[in-house]
Amino acid sequence: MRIATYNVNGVNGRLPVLLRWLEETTPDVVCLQELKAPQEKFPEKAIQDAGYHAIWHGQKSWNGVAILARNAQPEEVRRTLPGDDEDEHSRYIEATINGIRVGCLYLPNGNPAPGPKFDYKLRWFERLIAHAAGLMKADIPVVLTGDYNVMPTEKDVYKPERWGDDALFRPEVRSAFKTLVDQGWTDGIRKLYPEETIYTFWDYFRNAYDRNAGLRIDHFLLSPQLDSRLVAAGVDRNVRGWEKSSDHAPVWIELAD
DNA sequence: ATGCCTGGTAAAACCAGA
Repeated sequence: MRIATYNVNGVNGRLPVLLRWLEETTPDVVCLQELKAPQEKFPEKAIQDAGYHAIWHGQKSWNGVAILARNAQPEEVRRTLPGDDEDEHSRYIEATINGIRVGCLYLPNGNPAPGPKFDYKLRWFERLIAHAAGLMKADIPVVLTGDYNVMPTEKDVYKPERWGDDALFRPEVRSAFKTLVDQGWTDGIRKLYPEETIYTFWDYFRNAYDRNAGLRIDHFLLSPQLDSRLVAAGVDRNVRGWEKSSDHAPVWIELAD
């Protein structure tokens, strides 16, 4: 079972790229972030024609998350992150597919930091940590994946000395990520590739992709039940080089049946 | 320190992204 995450940066603007990638790689489950489309503008027909059933939580202009499953119907568990009824952002959706609980998340960017946006990011992170603790306690196979907007270590940044004050790399945010992982989650990519330089995002600015000036901010966290089932992982980094591509590349893991 | 680029929305001296 191959599970992928992809911040598409506009599901309609990137539809040709998304469909080409689905056709070429046929992941079993896909978590999408940054749909940038209201609920009624999700390209359900095109996704269905590609062989996928989908649930999604849209929002006008920004955010928006979806879970796709090939030849299967994702059973929705929730479409908000608990802990703040006032939060209007569409940043979380969770479903069960083939007995695996899949949480698809789009953690706030948080820049500029410090400031209200950074405060919102830290609050959202606390809510995620609380929700993840419940999932861990439930003792079920869980994958928490998506755009975390955090580089966990200096290895995950092309030039760490320049990112120290950024909302994606500040100590508070790295510390929150560590608190989350320390509940017992496994960083799927790092488990299989502990030393490699691996990026999942390259800025549109300054030819970042050609210079490989990237960041690793899209992650897979696996509950202990899935540790022994993790057999492969990777980044489809070539997709970032396609015409009209997102600034993120798809990331995936493979679980043994 | 800022803009560099890009999409969405609306018509901008726009916003947000990371």
